[in-house]
Amino acid sequence: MAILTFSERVYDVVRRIPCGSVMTYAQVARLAGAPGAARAVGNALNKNPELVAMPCHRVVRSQGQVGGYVHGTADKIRLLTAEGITINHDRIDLSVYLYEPAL
DNA sequence: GCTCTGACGATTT
DNA sequence: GAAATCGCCAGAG
Repeated sequence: MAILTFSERVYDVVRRIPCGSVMTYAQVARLAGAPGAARAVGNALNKNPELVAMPCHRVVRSQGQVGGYVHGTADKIRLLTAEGITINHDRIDLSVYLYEPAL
């Protein structure tokens, strides 16, 4: 087993997010093994070397705000909407689209 | 090994 | 509800 770094684990978690659902940075950090490292998650995604294989647009903030994106928030919202996610005033209804993996 | 940065979180004003 | 502040952690210089 190779020693995966925090970033590698983040990539693995984000890659599991199903289409039509979203996850928060805090939750991704938690699954990555570093609860509270939401900033580190955003940092990893920002430099992500596998952007094409990473649905990072499905990762949003804790309060439902889309957060940031390499192409810009507007494009991120457009991608989410294209997956069937409804966004109200730049906000996502986490009560409906938040993906909760089996514990 | 130290310092700065950053697509964040939660609390307070 | 929005803005400001502090705290959090990992990566890069």
